[in-house]
Amino acid sequence: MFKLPAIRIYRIVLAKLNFPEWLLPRAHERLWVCAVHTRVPFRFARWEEENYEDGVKWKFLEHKGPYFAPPYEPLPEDVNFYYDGKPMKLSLATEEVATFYGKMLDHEYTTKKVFQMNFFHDWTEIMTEEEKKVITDLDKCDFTQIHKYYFEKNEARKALPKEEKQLLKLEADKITQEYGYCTLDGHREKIGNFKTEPPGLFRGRGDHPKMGMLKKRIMPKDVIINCSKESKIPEPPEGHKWKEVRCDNTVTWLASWTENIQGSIKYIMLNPSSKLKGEKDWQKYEVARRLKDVVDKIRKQYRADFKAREMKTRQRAVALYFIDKLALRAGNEKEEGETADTVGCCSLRVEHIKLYPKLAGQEYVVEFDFLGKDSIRYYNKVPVLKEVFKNLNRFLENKEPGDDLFDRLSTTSVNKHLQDLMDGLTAKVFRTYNASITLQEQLKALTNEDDNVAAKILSYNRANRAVALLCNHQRAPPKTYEKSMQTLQAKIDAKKEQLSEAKTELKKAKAELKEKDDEKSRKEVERKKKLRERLKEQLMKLKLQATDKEENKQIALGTSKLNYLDPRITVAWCKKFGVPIEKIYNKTQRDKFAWAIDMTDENFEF
DNA sequence: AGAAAGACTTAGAAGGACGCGC
DNA sequence: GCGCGTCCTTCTAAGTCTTTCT
Repeated sequence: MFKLPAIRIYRIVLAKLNFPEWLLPRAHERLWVCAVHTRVPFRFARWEEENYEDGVKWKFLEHKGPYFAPPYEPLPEDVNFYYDGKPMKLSLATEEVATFYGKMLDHEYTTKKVFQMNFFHDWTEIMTEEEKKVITDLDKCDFTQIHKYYFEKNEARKALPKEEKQLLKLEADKITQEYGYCTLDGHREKIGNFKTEPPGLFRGRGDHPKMGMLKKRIMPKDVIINCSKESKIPEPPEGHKWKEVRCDNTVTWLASWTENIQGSIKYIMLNPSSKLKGEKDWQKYEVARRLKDVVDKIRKQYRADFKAREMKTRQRAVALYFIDKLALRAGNEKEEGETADTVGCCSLRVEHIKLYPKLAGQEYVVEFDFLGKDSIRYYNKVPVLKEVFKNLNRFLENKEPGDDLFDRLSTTSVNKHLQDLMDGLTAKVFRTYNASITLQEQLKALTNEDDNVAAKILSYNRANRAVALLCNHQRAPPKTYEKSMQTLQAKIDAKKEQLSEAKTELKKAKAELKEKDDEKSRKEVERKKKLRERLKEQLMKLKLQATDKEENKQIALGTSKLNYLDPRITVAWCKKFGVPIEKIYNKTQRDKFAWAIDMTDENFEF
């Protein structure tokens, strides 16, 4: 009697509170018991702690373990490695590592000294004593036959008839069905990366000191399995054993192994479409929205701190100013020589900034030039507040170019401070917050209700682009850019031609109608009018395309869309302006943002 | 308290799938 | 139906932040 209405009420209330659909009570769950006693159903009572008490991420987890990279297939007899001009038969292990290099021969990596040195060093370690004695100089190694062999193999695979390709796909699908899913708390969930990483040569980004090192093959004995005690424990491949099977439900990974280049741990985890990940994502945006409520206060605070007595406080204030205004990353310390030399806010060095009291009509300009994450260059000239400028000048006093700009600062201390200002606040929340709020503001400013869908999408992309610019999300300009732009321009010109032709014909038709005034010429005028309209529309579309393309040349929109922009802003915008969500989010993105698509109405405000 | 390990998010490149215009 | 460009998916490196160890 009481059951259904209670559920209905909770569904409505919780929906208003922006709970995603899959968190809402379902009729069969008999939530009325909890509802009566706790006001909020138990499974949502502590949703901020992932639904379960104290760090527990799941109650039941079952999976098949990772899918291992296929074993090495030796080269055919007639494919040779040459040393010093003579064919040389290699031992199996040595040959395998040689193929890693051979496959990459047309890649820029293999021209780099560091890559070559690291490769040769690690390769030597694999060689037999005899091989070691012979192969002493990489320059005398000839991998071209190996390269050719794999290149042709690849071409042959591409040229396979449709049916055979389909067959291969079917086999791959079967593997995905078997290994690509797990059962988590009664739901079948997709796994993100269910395959172990195959062996090969390490490809670091930027100027990486370890590029070319041998990435070893992952074996079952390297792998830790994580699952429920009462689940069907995955079987290791025949004749092998897992490193360990553990049942830790305070973590979300299904399997892990330690990688040999940096000694860090790699994990097999769920796909972003999963409930577990979706919930976490949603939580992230809720934290950013809480920042929205206190950001004014925090800004006031760090501005006041520009004049603080303690230098550490001043440094923290300036760092926060950068993190907030420029969306810089926190900038953890990195071990020297282990990775490429990149920095974030706290790890900025003197050499990364230049100060200009006046520059091109602006006052107090700071020029930033440094390599950030993935060795992407951050270059920006920004006018800053006078106090910031004066502080920076002081921080630079008596320092060498290689010294830390913020010598009294660490990400830990910045984050500790932020935590005191708001529960759950860390440096990266500013990136999320500023990205999302920018999207919302830009959409408001740029969207024109009377525009057609194509123009609205352009507005969306522009708003998205503003965010990508803020976050410095870059991409290499597509190699085909110039050419495809020319093609597009040619199309536009042709369309213009067509349009003017159509206009002339319409005029003619009109003249004829005036003259004859019969049904046939009336119809002709109508037809020509329609043609003109169609061409106009097409021309406009092409022009939009060109603008979009040009503005997008070096900017990557995907990263912000996927990681920084609260999807509810997008969903609400789509609903408000009648843009189908499929025009903005592809299938993967819709899966990832299912929670947002489900629960957001057009009035959502970030 | 500081360092190291662990867990999880964010990132661009590469390669494959797919769709569009001829 | 074919070739070409674009979009999407996959891959895994490289960050951030938390937890554990010393």
